[in-house]
Amino acid sequence: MTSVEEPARPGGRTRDAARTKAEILDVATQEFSRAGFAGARVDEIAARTSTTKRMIYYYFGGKEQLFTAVLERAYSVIRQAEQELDVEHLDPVAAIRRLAELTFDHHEAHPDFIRLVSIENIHEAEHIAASEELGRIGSPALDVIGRILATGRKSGLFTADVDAVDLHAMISAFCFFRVSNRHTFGALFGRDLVASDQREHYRAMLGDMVIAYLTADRAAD
Amino acid sequence: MTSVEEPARPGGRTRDAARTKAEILDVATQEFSRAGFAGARVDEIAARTSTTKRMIYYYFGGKEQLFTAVLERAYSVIRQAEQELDVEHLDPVAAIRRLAELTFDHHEAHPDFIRLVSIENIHEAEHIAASEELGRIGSPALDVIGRILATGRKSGLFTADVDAVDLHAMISAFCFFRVSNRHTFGALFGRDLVASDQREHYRAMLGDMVIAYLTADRAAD
DNA sequence: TGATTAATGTACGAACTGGTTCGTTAGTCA
DNA sequence: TGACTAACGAACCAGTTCGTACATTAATCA
Repeated sequence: MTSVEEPARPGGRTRDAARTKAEILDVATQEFSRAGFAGARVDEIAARTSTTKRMIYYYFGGKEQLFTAVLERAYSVIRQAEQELDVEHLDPVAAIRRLAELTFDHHEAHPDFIRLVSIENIHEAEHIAASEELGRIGSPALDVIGRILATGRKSGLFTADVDAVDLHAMISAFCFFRVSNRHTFGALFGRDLVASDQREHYRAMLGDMVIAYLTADRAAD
Repeated sequence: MTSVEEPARPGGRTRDAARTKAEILDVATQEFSRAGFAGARVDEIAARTSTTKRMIYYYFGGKEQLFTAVLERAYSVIRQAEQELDVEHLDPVAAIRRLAELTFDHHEAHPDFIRLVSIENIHEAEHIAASEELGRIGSPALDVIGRILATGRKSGLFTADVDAVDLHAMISAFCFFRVSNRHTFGALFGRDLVASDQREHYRAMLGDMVIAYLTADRAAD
């Protein structure tokens, strides 16, 4: 994840603000996600960086703002993935399934992100509230979901009365829980939800669940 | 939540080990769930108790063991609720829905429990692993789910190929996420998943989702 | 090329925090 | 009723942790 190259200059590193900031963010992401906000150690972050603690305060101001910056970058990654999604040429059922799988894949590939979000929820999202950037950008996925939903409903395929936000919550819940609660669930019920040989099983389960919900015959209700 | 009465004796409280322990657990539950494990302050717990920090170490040994005791008690509450569940006289569809609603109601009513479990996952379930008690007791809900599932499948009502653990995961994911991610979800998407006027909406959505999944026509797959 | 400033490193300290030491007292039971 | 012990309280301590004051050097540009 170290996103920078060092030209190995004799007599020490060259000065590069962007590189230093990125390196601090990389290490801070690991440390915060490892130990939570209060459990994370600023000294530990500095030690695992090729720079010093002084730079953390120079660039970010403090532990709190550093955590906010870490969150901002983590969210930008998934927003990016959502933006690159191209499913609106598919039929509604395939499109929703594909979109759900994107969330599934992203959450599985980024357990650090999941942990950061869990931590942020313990702190009642106070850093998100304090972040201009995170308040501004919405979720590209929501727009996509909204359009697919409209198409599916118009054709009579989708019967469920949900909006994009609720459907996004349903998909996220499944994908998030699988990663976030992996450890307690495993310890209590003896099943590893993130075991690689079960990956396709749960990925299919998610799609089946969402599609079944959207297309269910509600005549009997 | 303070589960004890004080007889208001002149000249100070009477001695009562059970009451003191329970009071410490009550306050510790709040403090841990408020701030996480590392963020929780032993001094703060002691201060909000009618006893002293000395007693925490006297009865529990340390911060780590105190957290384990808090977790044990929190889990015992939901296990109790599951044990009292009586749904096997219902038809499979109604039984599953009722069981899902039990989880829904419990999680909503116990946000502290949700936070504790989130915290425990940050710490990779190390306290559960260290707890004899939590390892021993399974989940009464799993047995119930297993029997309902068998009945439903035999009658041809349920078509989905899931076992009790996976279905439990699906239900838990929805109920847990709604409470655990309430703050980030609200901050980012502007919707309060735990708003009281939306309660019935999400409660129905959960049941619809699970039943649709279990009874979906899979001929087209 | 000399001045200016962004970027960086070292050392330190004040406040906090988990845990302990030492001493006291209420209840109990022979 | 007197000895014994479980229950309790106050003060303290050693290690830690966030943050900063002070000093320095590499890049830039007039």
